[in-house]
Amino acid sequence: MTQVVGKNQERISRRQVDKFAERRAQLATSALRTLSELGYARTSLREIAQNSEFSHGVLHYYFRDKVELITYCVRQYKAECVTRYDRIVVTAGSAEELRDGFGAAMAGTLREDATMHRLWYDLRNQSLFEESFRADVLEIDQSLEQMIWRIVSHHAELAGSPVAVPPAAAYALFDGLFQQALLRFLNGDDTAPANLQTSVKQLLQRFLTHS
Amino acid sequence: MTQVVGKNQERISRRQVDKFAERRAQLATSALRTLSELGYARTSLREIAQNSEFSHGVLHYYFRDKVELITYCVRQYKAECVTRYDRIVVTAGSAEELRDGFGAAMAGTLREDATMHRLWYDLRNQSLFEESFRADVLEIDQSLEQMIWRIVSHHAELAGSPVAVPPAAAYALFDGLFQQALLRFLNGDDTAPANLQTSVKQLLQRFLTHS
DNA sequence: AAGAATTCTTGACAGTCGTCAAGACTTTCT
DNA sequence: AGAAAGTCTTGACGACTGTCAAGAATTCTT
Repeated sequence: MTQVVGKNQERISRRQVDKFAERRAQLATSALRTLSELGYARTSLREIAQNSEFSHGVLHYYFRDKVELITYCVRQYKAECVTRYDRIVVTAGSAEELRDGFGAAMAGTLREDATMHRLWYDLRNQSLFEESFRADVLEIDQSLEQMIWRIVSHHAELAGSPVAVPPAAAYALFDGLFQQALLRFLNGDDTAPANLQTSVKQLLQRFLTHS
Repeated sequence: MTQVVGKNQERISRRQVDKFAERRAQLATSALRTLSELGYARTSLREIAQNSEFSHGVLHYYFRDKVELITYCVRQYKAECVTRYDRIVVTAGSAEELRDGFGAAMAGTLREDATMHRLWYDLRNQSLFEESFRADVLEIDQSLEQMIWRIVSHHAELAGSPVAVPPAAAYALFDGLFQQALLRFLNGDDTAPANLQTSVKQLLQRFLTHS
């Protein structure tokens, strides 16, 4: 990519950059699909390429490293995450409505995106062993905590009652419920989403300070 | 190992079996140490052997597979687990005493056994991708749930109040708190154990039905 | 102390991994 | 159309993996 100056060159270069970014995103999507099926430990670059429409060499044209590829994947996953949970922050008129909406959304994403969620937990755990993804993982974790907190505090507002739990604990508790439900669901327990739904609603209610 | 019958032979054979089992346990301990430092994805048999006082070939003398080795490790880890949490079920005279003891024990094992805990979460996640360890992992998970439930119900008994949460949810919630604290602790947050301690105490108290 | 059984080491094997370079193919520009 | 830049494929490399077999070293038995 020559960096010659000039109006035409710039327009062209930008278009090429867009194409470049598009292909990166496309390859990352293939990589995420592979990772979510095999897990981090058993995913190789050749396998990723085979799950795409390209050969294995192209990965090193668009990504310097395996680390850079997976880091890019993690960041792309985060974008998905945010949209998913922003979909959850429904426009709820009452506290009960919000509880229902949130519980249903949790159960829904458990059912539909189970393999992606197990990948998220896999990568989060990898970050405990290797430095590489740690920063990005922590960033995602914090944004998840914030999304949970938005729901919890909004719920308390609707209920006209202060929250009795700090943001970090609230996130940890919901995450615990979700992770256990995921474990059960991926083990063939089809009642897991429904159970999660009721657990989530109860927990949300319990976060309110009882007068 | 010849299986000749006779009193002497039997005594000898048993002794040999014991030695065999002892060495298996010894190798599994080395393996667990390596796994807890590198994680499942980056642990090789040669690395395990190098962290022991034997050469890499010996692993196939005592274990058929890599899978059999790691399965054995998981089971040995479970034994450690049980003793650890049984140590936690302190003889507490009051509900408050139990809360303090449990909170301190959680904070303590977070500080001391952090790498082992991250290994546990790693292996539990692996079981979501490959069938091999799934049965053993689920067994451990259930026994952890039971240990948590023993504490929760004992605490309610001491407080003279029924429990407001089913066993599975209680375990999931404590596990969520612990996992987040582990994440923070391994990222250098030295306040994580203390924070976990107070969170745990508050959660335990909140499990009681408010009259 | 000699022979047998067990235990451990060494070296090799087939396969896979991440990485890279040479070149073919495609698109774009002048 | 010809040149240039960009894109992709192919094949190779060294390193590493799990596994295994042959034999040395050790321990045990008689």
